[in-house]
Amino acid sequence: MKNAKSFQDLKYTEKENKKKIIIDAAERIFAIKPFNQVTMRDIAKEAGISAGAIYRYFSDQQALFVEAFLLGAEEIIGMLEKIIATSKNPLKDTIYTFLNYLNKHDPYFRMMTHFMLDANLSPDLIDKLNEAERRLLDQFTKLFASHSNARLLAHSLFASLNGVMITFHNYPGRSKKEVRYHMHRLGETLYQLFSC
Amino acid sequence: MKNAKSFQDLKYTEKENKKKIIIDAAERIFAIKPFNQVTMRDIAKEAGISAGAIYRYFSDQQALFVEAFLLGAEEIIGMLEKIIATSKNPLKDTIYTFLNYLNKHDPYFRMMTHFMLDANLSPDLIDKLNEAERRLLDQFTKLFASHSNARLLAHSLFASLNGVMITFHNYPGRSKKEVRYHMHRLGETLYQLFSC
Amino acid sequence: MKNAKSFQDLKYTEKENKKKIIIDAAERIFAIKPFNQVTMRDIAKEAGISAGAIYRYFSDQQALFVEAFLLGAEEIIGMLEKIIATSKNPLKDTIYTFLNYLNKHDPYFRMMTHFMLDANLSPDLIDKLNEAERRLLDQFTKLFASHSNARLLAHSLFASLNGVMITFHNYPGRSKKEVRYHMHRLGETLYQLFSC
Amino acid sequence: MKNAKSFQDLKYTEKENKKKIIIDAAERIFAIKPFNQVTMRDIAKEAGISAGAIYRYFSDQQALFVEAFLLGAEEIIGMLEKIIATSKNPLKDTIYTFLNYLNKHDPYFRMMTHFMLDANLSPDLIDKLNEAERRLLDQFTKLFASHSNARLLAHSLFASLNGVMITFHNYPGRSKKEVRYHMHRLGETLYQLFSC
DNA sequence: AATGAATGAGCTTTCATTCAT
DNA sequence: AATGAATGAAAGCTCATTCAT
Repeated sequence: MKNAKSFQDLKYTEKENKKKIIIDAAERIFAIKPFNQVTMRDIAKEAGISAGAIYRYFSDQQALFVEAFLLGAEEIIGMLEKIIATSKNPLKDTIYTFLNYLNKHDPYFRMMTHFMLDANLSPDLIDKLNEAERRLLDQFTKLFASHSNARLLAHSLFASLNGVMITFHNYPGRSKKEVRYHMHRLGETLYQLFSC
Repeated sequence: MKNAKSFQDLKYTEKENKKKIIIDAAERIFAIKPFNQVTMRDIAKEAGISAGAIYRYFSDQQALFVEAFLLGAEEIIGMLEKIIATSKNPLKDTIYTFLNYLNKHDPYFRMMTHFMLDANLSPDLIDKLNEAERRLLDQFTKLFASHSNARLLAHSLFASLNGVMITFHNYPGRSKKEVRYHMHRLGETLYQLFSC
Repeated sequence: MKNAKSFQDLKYTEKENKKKIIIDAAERIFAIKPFNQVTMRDIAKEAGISAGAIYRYFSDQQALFVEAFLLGAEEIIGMLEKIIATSKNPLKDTIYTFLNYLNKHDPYFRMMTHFMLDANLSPDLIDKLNEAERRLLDQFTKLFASHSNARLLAHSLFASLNGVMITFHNYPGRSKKEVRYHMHRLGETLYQLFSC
Repeated sequence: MKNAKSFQDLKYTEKENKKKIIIDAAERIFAIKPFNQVTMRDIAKEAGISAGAIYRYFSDQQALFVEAFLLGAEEIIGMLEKIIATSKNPLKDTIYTFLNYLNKHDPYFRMMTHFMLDANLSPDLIDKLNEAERRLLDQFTKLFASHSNARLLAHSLFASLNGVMITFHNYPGRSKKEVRYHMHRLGETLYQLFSC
């Protein structure tokens, strides 16, 4: 009996694989260059293809950026899902996991703010981003399931953590380690407040 | 008897006035364009002068951006100072004032995040920004004067409010009014948490 | 049996051809404009391409200028090599050949002085120029092989010929032909002096 | 009895004085900046006046440059006149004086080549330069008064010395002192040749 | 006579994107 | 499917020069 995968499916998979390769390359570049200085050529070179080839997989630069971001969003959503399902102190662990993740994956955090602020995106891409945000917020909402205003608390916490990142990410005169430590303490502060 | 204002003073004042005109023009542009797409020509046109003329008043684009931001920062610091000194509920009023201000002055909020993230600034400008941030944080710190961890609480609140702005500023599918209302509720939520 | 030229070779050749086209265009412009007023757009237009395209072949303006000059330098070095190897009166023929070449290729002569004076070049480019100058001087040194101070004589002659070019190139009120004739006579004068 | 100088004369003198001040300022700038990077503002600032004011004394930038050059030319012509009239070895002393002067007054040497090559001058200015060159060449001609081809020898020597300057002015990898020494030796070589 | 504010043209360089091959 | 050459728009910035005061 033939494999269930049709020729169409194969093609689709291959295309997805290629996209993944490009996105991975993009991430590597994001990690070493200020976000808005990353060029298509940078990414193409890192991926080992030509710049023009990227346009076979992504309609334009913004689309690539959005997809790269979504991949990271998926990852963090997955992490939170797991933690919330298993942790003894989901609130605390969520806070730390989230902060740690963004700290370690600077590009995602910067992409996130980029999209929240500057981006001039097509409705299509906006929808995709919103959907991801919604799903991320869903995780936070679970943390306050027993509260009447769960959604508000979730939004507040999510916003607060984003704010911590953006505000103290470049804390002047502090080393990376010190920044991390400071964020940790702010995370703890927020934990105490939100666990009231 | 000599006039109180010397010729020097007059010149200085005129120069400052002109700077203000340019900054005001810049703000108007910031309000309608993604921040990092604003060009010197845009601003010049809006200000009714030539692009080259701007360089008489600001050494370069970044300097103009920073000064524009600082002007707003001064304003908000002044507002908070007054409120904290006179309000019966300084915490609550600070939260609302801050959120309202940023909401009304979208450009400032966007500039703030721009500087926090992308900017490639000269040490000189960075110092100016840091000093403004410090002074702003000082206001927040006053709110928690009676707490042992006043500074941490201040940082947390400041970060949280920034986060609220950045996260829900473009809340998808909501009108400006709805966004405002949502932020209000998040502000209230934070107020309750921080007043524990 | 494989073709002697690989695909790589072909590509390389094409790239070199294109560079040559651009350089040729540049020369045509150099011939009609003061050297430091030549713009990339001028050259691009003359070459029938866009200004941006030039940057595919030359890292920047200075690199293009240097390569243009080196091409001429190679040519003249080659000519002198041949003459010195075969001529019955190498000194005389070198003098005339050199003066004639520079006279006919005004741009090269102007480039040479440009680099000797104004240019703000990268070390890399400076090295290339120096190497070319050294090789050119080597030819002149051969002319005085039997003298104890061959190098000094070579330098003196080379410098003198350059000086003749720069000094009388624009001899006021003289036609091109008259200028040429005057240089010829100066060349002869130098020949007699240097053949003492 | 009244002074012979009329009011007109006084005005003229004052104007000339002012021009001299500006030219002196220009020279000081030429000494520290590549010739074609000197701006009117640079000069104005150094002269302690506004950029606009310069245009009261010089019709445009080129005119200022030319006059600055002419002043130096006068100086060197004067020096040569004196030397030729008094020296026991006028040829030798002329060679060394000329080389030394240009070596010490780098800006003049660079201006000279600038005018010989790039400049886009008005006929008026060209005339002035030509007249100065003629007078300079006259000095060199005196050196060969006893020769039948005095003018040719004069032109050759003048050109050769210019060539020495331009060619070895930036002799790669040599210190200023070494460059000077090398030029000295080339000067000596030329002396021996031209005194045949 | 002098200022200095303003202009406006112009320059190099970068880059997303397109398209013939 | 992929290349890579080419485009063309744009941007920041500089500067000689002008002119109202």
